[in-house]
Amino acid sequence: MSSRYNHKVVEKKWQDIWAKHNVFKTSTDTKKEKYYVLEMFPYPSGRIHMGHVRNYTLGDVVARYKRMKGYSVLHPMGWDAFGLPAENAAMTENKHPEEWTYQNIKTMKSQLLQMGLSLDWEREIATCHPEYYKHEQKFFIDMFNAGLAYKKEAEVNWDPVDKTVLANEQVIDGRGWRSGALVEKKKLSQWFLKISKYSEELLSDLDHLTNWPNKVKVMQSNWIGKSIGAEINFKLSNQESFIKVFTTRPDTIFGATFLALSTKHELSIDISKDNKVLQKFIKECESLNPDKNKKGFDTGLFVNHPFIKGKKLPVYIANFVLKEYGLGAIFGCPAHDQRDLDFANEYNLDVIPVVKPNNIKESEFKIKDEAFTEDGLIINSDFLNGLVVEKAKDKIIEQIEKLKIGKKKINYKLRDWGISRQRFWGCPIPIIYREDGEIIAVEESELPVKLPDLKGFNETSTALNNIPDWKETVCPKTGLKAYRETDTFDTFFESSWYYFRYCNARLDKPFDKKDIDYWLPVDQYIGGIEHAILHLLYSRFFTKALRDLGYFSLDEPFKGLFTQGMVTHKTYRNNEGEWIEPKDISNDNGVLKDKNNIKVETGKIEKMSKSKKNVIDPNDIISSYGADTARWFMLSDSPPERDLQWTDTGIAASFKFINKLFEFIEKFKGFDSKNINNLELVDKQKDIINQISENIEAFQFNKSVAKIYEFVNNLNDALSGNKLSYEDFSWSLKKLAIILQPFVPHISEEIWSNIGNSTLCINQMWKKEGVKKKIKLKIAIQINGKTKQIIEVDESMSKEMVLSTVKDSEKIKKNLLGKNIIREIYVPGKIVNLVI
RNA sequence: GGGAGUAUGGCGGAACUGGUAGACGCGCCGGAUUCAAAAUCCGGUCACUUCGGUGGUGUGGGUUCGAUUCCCUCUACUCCUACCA
Repeated sequence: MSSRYNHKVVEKKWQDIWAKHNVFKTSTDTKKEKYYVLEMFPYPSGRIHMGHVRNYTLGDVVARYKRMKGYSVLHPMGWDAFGLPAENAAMTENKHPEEWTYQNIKTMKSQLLQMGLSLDWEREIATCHPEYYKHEQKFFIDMFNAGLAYKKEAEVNWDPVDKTVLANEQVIDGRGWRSGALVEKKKLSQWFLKISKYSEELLSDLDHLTNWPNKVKVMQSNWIGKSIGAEINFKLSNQESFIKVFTTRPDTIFGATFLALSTKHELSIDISKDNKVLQKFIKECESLNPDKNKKGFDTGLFVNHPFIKGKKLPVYIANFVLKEYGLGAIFGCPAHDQRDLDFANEYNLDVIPVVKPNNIKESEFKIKDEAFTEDGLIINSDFLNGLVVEKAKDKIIEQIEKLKIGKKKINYKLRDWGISRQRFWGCPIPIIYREDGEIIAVEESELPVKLPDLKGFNETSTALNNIPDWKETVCPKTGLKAYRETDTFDTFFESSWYYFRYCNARLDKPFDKKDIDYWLPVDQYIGGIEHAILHLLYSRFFTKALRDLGYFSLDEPFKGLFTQGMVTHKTYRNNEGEWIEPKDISNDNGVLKDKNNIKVETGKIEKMSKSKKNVIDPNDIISSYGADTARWFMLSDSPPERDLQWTDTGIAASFKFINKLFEFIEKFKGFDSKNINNLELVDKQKDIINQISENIEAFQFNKSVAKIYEFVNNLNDALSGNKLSYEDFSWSLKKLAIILQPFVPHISEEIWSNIGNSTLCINQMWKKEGVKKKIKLKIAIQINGKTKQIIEVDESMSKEMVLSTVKDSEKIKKNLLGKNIIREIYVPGKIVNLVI
């Protein structure tokens, strides 16, 4: 495509000018109201992708707009720089992960610079830098001393391909989230953070996050998984010991017909020690899907029913009971729990209904294959009979507590955060193990515990445990031999506090409380929905933990959250089932073919991914069309929260628009007119400007884009219709430059300077336009709710005058011929509805 | 199984607290320009129509003077989660 507008020259020119004048350096004027815009920082994988372009464009619109609205804006950028890919690359490229990482940062930074983002690069951080991670080592020590970080033997998810421990959340359908390998179970001593201590606060504070998408709050709430129930002790018959169970349905206790333990329950393990059959059963359970087959092992033990004298319940070990939830033991009430019912039917256990639906007689109520889990009235339950479920719960818990056989209990699914990773390229955990067995934190003065400087990098380098020189040390206090903790932090550790560091990124402390008080919380955080649970929950926890450690008094880090949609693209597959890149496809008389002339079918529209070969490289787009075109396309059409479909025609349209904007500059040069000012146009344009403002504040950038098109179309119409004075044209271009600035900043500056300004457009104020009240109102005339005609009336006209005008209309007269008007409705400025 | 959400032209999507459905962009059709094409510009573009109108926002119903918008039913799709007792 050819054009006189040279985006390469123009965009570079403005980027240089912004840089030269330090335009995006964060204002330190604390008298101004602050606004903190943050996009989720990228992992330096090598090159930016379209997801980044979308994310950072959205953030940049907000940052530039708020700045023009007079806020002092913090808009920083950095790098989530630790992680596994660096190790993998280091092995194949025989480089140190550090070298690979910094090289990628350099490349990606230059790409971000080309996008013309209003970022304060003086606050750039990389989490792999010792000056960054030394602070989080200190946090960890504080947490360790406060009992928030602890070590425990835990069964972990072992990824045999990546040779690392994975968090529960990193296992998807039993496979590693990166490698896709089947995950094995392995026991290791691990570091944990006590996030569970904050379960209740993390849950209840969600209510205060009014600027978060409801979807995310629901996901976090489900993840925390609060449930209210009871702990009940069942005494083993003929023994003094008890089995403790957790239940959310204590009201169904009279319907209990068995107890079931997890295969990993202490008692199960105890019994299995000298029981070969049970050992075999437990082994079998590992490969049995409890969803399809509910299997149990009869222990031969019985417990006494706590409320029915003489009644004994058999104790089973069952494959469907989880060790990790509650107490790893349940009582089975088959009539009111589908899983229990399936199990009871398999082993011919009693089914005793204790809740009946309101509308069915007790004598007619039967349970067959379907458990009754809804509310109803309690039956067959002694002192609970006749109560509704909720009331019965309260009463039975009261009794349980009175008899001292249990208590009310609130249970959470949320488990402590395992932060140990057996990797090299991560932040070392600052702990030493002394030869006398003591586990002690590294002295603060010894921080940071830096990663070893390796010459080469190979298979054995992938864990610090394999580097004896680094591992062996001495205790500085006692001189005793010691060895270092060789685990590194989960990389979510770094991303849990980076938004604090931006407040003063070169400070010797992690941050200054004064700065946190001013800048935090983040006003607008923008990123992908994939971080809905982990990153956002960990960050919320970290904030609360640091607060309790005395660092500041902040409760929540992110006031506003926006989750953007994915960037998608059509996929193509040839007849041999191979994915084909769009650029390798040719159109042969309507038949799509690949490079080897094999027929290609169009597939589904999917998220851009290397494996589906439907990726468009932002670099190519920016170099052939420019950053403004790319940004404009990202903002057009699709609402930001929805998926954005990449199309060639879409990017071409954006390019066309940017060129059209440039045409205005050309037309303005030497523009001569004797026209009087076009007040109607100016009023219309002012109205549009205010609407654009509203749309930006509501995060509806696609609507802003549509309004800008209208502004431009109005201007164009007036221009070609010769209805524009010099003053109008100059005013319009000035306003145009301002409204374009957040979206397409380069062409905006170009327009701004070409109409004779020596200032920068980014430094202008975005003012609210005073719009004159319209005197003429357009009113739709309806008959029985169907619009028949649109008329203009004077605003000052009374209802009676409007109605008589309406009835004078020839068209309406015709419609009313021979009919009686039953009712007349007038909504000022909107409609007249005549009911006949 | 549980939870959340979506459904409007050929396509992406507009329509403020119920009040002119289809803004804006793409595509398509016609025209101008051109030796021709691309690019550009102008006009048209929900469907049916006897050109008076009539129908139309996934389905069926309801509330209302009036429903894309509120309520109920069903259907389809998307996402999250999953034996959580």
